[in-house]
Amino acid sequence: MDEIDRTILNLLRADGRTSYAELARRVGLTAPSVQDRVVKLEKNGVITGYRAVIDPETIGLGITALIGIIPDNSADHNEICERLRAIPQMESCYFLAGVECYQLKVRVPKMGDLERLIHRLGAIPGVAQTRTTITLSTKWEDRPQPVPGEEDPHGVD
Amino acid sequence: MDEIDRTILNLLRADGRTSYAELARRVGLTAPSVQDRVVKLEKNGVITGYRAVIDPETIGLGITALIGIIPDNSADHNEICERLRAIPQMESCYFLAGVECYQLKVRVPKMGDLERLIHRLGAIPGVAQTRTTITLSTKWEDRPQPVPGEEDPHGVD
DNA sequence: TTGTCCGGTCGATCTCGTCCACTCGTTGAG
DNA sequence: CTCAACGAGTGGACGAGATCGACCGGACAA
Repeated sequence: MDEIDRTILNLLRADGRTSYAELARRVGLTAPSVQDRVVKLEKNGVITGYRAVIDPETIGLGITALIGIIPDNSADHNEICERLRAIPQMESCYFLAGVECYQLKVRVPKMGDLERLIHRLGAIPGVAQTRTTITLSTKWEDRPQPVPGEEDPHGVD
Repeated sequence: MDEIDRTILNLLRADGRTSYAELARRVGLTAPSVQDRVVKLEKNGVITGYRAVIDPETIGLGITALIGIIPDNSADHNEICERLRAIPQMESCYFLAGVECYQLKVRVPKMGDLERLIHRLGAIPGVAQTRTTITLSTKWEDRPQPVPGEEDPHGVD
């Protein structure tokens, strides 16, 4: 993981379809070397995939909401987690330090879908309460911040 | 935006580097036709980009936090927004219906960075209060849900 | 019918991806 | 010091993919 790897990562985060040839030109290597580095980054779990980014509104997912889950004492977190995962509208799920021990980001086409979703969440065993906040607008989302360099010279690796 | 377009979108969301030739095989068209459709989807703002997905921990961004912003009465939202956008660690920013009118997702290498970030947020004019929640773990994130079909036959377009 | 548009196919050409053999420094053991 | 082993990069070759222009056929309206 050197400066060249970080440059490659930044380029691929900005445009995931950049060709190896183009990456090679940018970092001053040849295509096979760059491919070699990219394959290693994938094998090492640094790059976990490539995705097309789609504007949710254009595909009919106009409503985004954030939902906090407050568990009760009997909560089995493995089960809650699996039940949440089984709902395709759950785009993100964070386990938090706090009273609301999960936060979910969901997208649905219509308010009715959101209402059904909230009822479904309430029916999960171990879920005491949910708290839903509608997003009025998404200012930005998943903006890739530059890969930080080795700021700690004491051998963090 | 027909069934073929939706299939292409689903394939590109699962793997953003899928070649046109491969997409063509999957949807039963030729590569030029598929390319034509993809270009149109990009032009129409459906596909807004392509990104490599990177495991934040492997690049030294081990700490993820959610921060709510509570504004005061004098808040100039355009300015707040721009000040927030200028901070590279702010990966997402939602404008919410509620007391906390923004929610931010931030990633930093160390707790000290988070502390500095929170102080910096508190110094933004119009920000009355911040509320930070540390994520203990990310169960999943930005999972692409299937592109919904035309479930409403009354002309939603 | 005829012209036109839209979406798709086909074929040619150029670029890209990928494999392999080779080179060049570096490292560590004898 | 010498030499072998190793990792990283280069260059060439070949097959696959991207891309462009020309052509085809169905839908539609005049």
